[in-house]
Amino acid sequence: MDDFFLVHLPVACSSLLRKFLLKEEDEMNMSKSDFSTTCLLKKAFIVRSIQEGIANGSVAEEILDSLLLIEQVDRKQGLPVFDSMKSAFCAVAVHCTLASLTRSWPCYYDSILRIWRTRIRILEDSASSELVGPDLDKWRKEVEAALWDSEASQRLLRINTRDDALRCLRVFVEEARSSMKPAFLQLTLAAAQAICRPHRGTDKGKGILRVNPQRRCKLGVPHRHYKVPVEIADSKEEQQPSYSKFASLSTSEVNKVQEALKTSTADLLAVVTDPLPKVLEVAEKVASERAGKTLRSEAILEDGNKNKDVPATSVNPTMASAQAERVASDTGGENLRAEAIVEDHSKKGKRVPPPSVNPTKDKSDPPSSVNPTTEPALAKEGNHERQASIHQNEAPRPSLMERNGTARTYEWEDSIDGSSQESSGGSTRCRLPSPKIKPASPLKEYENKKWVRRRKIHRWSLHEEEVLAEAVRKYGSHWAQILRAYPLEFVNRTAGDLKDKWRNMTGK
DNA sequence: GTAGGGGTAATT
DNA sequence: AATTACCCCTAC
Repeated sequence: MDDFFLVHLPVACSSLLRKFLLKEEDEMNMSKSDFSTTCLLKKAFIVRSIQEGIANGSVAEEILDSLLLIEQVDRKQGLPVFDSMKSAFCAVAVHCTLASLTRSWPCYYDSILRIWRTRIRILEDSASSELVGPDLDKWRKEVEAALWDSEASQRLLRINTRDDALRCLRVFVEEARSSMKPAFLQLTLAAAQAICRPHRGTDKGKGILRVNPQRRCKLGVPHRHYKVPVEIADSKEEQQPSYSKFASLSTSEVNKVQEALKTSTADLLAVVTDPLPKVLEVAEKVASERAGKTLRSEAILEDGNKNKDVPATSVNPTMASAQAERVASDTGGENLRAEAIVEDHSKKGKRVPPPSVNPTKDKSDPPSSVNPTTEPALAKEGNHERQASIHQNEAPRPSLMERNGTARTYEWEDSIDGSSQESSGGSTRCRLPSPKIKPASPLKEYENKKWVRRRKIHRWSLHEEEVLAEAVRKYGSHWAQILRAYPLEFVNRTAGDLKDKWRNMTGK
């Protein structure tokens, strides 16, 4: 693919641009998923602009801003700063400064003032950028010296800083594009599928393999790795985007997109290994084992009836498969993890304390193990599950006034990658004919939501405590701000955690 | 968003 | 049993 972004950017943006533009000013409030997509697109735009800018061999000072912007976007997602970006930043700063040296001394002085004594100095003082480092410091001495030392200025003039800058920028652009490529392919694929897929009325996407690159953060699979899980579409989400509006696209447009999609898919397949077959096999095995146990023991069946948070998996291999598929989708190829997760579901089920269910209701309601009613509840709960990724601890409750039964919960594995979490809304993934759907009673829904998962306790390390103390010194008790400033240190911590910890540390 | 009171469960 | 971490809730 000669120009990857040129082909894919418009396609990928078509369904997301509106959201992107609308939420730009409010990105701290947008959902994690929208946020990661927005970041990806922003970065793509900026990288693309740099690429175009240097295409004719010019190195504009604005590139410094572009690089800072990219770093800012990356930082928000906890992504590391590429060395190539640091080199490019330094090279551009040097070139832009020395380019003015050829014009006039005042011009050169002005450049130093503007680039080094203002822009870079602010970055250094605020320690807000990793783009400033020893290299820049070394060059600062050089360019400052050249202000008053003609010999030094002559020496600098002999250096071909333009070529250096262009080379560094090209390396960075290439690296940035490579790092974004997998995620971008997913995004393009999702957008292209949305465009290509005909509107299907009541068939709410069942069985359609859909990619949602916006899930990355929510799932806790760090966006930084750009390993985007393939996700099974759920009916709820399927209702949201009105794909019918694309139905009027002309055949040529559709063909064009399909061509792009074909190429994208080929690239994608080279990057992603489909974990589904393996996981399905494991899920099938687990489900059949459990089904066997269930048939042998009526007591277990009753237990399954009580554990409405873990419905049906004991005797319904279809649902176990569906869950496994969701897990497989979320893990983005980590088969082994997926196996563990499938098994973990059975553990969770056993740990759930039985809710106080009205016995009379038990009689009237079929056992949950065979009652599909509970599955939507599970899906709903899945939507609300606290993800193991950073700052994902807000689970809506039925009422603000209602206390959540936090502690009496079953624990969830909070691996940082969050892959143990089910994706939201996998409820429509059952492939076997679904049993008759019976609407859940409000009472049942209430009970399901009552049991909110609690994160696994993760003890604070000394390093974390030190960083927290330092952060409080620097920012005060602005926990959200601290969290944003130290995304790498406070992995899997919430602002509330920071507050509580600080409260503990200070003995308040 | 934050402070602070307080509850629960896990860990030491 | 004490401590720690997580969580809920309310007020501001």
